[in-house]
Amino acid sequence: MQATSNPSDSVLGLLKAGGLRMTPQRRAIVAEIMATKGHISPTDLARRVRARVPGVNASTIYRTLDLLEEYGVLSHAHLEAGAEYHHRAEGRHVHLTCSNCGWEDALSLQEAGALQKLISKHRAFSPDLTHFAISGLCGSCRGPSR
Amino acid sequence: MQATSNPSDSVLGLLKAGGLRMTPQRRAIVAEIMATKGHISPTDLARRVRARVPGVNASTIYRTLDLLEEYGVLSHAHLEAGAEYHHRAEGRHVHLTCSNCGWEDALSLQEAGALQKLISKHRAFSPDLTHFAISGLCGSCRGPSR
DNA sequence: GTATATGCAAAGGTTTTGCACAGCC
DNA sequence: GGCTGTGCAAAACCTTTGCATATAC
Repeated sequence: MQATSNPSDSVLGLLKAGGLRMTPQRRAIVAEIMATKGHISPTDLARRVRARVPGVNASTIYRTLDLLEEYGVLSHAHLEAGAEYHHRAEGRHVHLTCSNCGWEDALSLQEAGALQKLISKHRAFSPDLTHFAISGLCGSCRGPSR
Repeated sequence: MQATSNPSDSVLGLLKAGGLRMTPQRRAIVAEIMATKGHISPTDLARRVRARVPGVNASTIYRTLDLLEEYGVLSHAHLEAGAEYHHRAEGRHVHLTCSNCGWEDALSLQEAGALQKLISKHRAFSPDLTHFAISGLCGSCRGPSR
């Protein structure tokens, strides 16, 4: 019944290999992050981590998020509501967000490939379309006539 | 020597036509905005307006920015540093920003046309590429080898 | 005179920082 | 035992809001 390898282990190992220490807070934060799919807002994360380990301070959350970004586990992106973190592996997609109703969707990087090519063709610039969302109007908000 | 028509006039006229009142603060804010090209951050704007009319409160700045956005004079976009306003007419471009060195450039909407088409073809979604910047690596930061 | 705009002060929210102590290794 | 990580408290920002007063019309 023992979990021989849960999703947190590889990340914890990575941190350990970097000479970092394993504290209960860090374990709890990593565990909560690994259990989360999609967007991770620092505030929400803090709330959920405290459900596991009461008393974890917000500054610890922020410091750990920075750390995990340095170690390549997380990335952050900018959405209408502000900054948001996501698993680097999972986050390889382009956020689409409707400015009218808040509807959200995503393009896979594969789907976005043509976009990237178009931009890099135009300028000496390699776009990372995952970093900022793309705002716009979704099908419903654009109007039923079309 | 009298300015028969300075750039502020049309905007002030627009506000007046909307039944709004012309206060010295509003004049100063509009004048400063019309004299600004490119990005307008609320904080910077406040500083510059106070140089013209001392004592203008930050809340007045924010209220006026909202107003000008409602009237279609300004739009806001999201860059790495946070929210930023720009002239709606002038701002019809896609911000490119280098995540490494901060270099900034822009694509005209004409140049971005193909991007928009590509996205709307993929989904029932009309993108507004001006609203969020596009992050990436500029030519220099991408490496001299290519 | 009246409705609107402003200033002021406070609050709200997120994120950062300095410092002393706790605790991992 | 030494150094790192955490909590705490405070501060730094940015932005919003309620209310009384000032003022444009």
